[in-house]
Amino acid sequence: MRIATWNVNSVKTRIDGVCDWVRAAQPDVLCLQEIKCETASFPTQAFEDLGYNVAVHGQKSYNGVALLSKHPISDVITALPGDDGDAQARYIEGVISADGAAVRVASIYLPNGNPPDTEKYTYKLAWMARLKAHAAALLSHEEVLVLAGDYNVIPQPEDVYNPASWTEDALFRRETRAAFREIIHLGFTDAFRAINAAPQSYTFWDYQAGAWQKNKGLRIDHLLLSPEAAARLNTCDIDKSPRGREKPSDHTPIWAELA
DNA sequence: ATGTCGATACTTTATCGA
Repeated sequence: MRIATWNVNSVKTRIDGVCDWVRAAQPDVLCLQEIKCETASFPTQAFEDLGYNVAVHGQKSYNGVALLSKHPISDVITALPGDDGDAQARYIEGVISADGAAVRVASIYLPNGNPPDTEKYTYKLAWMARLKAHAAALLSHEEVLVLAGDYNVIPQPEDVYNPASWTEDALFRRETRAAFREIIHLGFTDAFRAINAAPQSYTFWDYQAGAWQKNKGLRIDHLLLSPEAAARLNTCDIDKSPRGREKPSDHTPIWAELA
């Protein structure tokens, strides 16, 4: 089963490019982030026409996540537990059932958190603590589980073009990386790093300052695998091609193949 | 040093978020 994740930075603006990629890559599951539309205005039909089931958690203007799946989606939850007052659409989870096997998949849009001296960063760390608690609860089920998405976390210095210039950024601060490691250390495997040790393997390039042309990128989109999922991991790779096309998202898809 | 993009609204440019 091929599971991909892609922050598309507005699904409506990007619909043609996203559909092109889906047709070519044929993921079984695609986790979308930053759809930037309300649930009711999500282009469901376009993806159903490509053979996908759709589960969406949207909001106006910002954020928004979705699951696309060739196989049935059940047991959908659209909020990260732990704060009933959190109105930001950043989490959707469902169970994908294919050929008698089940995979629980979450599409995650973790808060950016910049600037770090504001409540935005406090919210990011609180969100990560909630994610850790929920991830621990999910791990106790001993299922094939994939937590995929835009984590807005640069795990290691080799995951950013110039780490020295990012030490105070919310994506790379000591506290951010420590919170990410706490989640990993519950028992998750970073799918990409289990397969590929190459530095400068990026999933995001800023629109500004020719970042794409200069390969000044970040690795911030991740697939975290439960032990049961990691045992089935065959492949994980970043598909850079969409980033070089017309009207691209600033992120590009990353995908993993599970046996 | 600078450079971008998308959504929104008391819109035709400014503001926010990234």
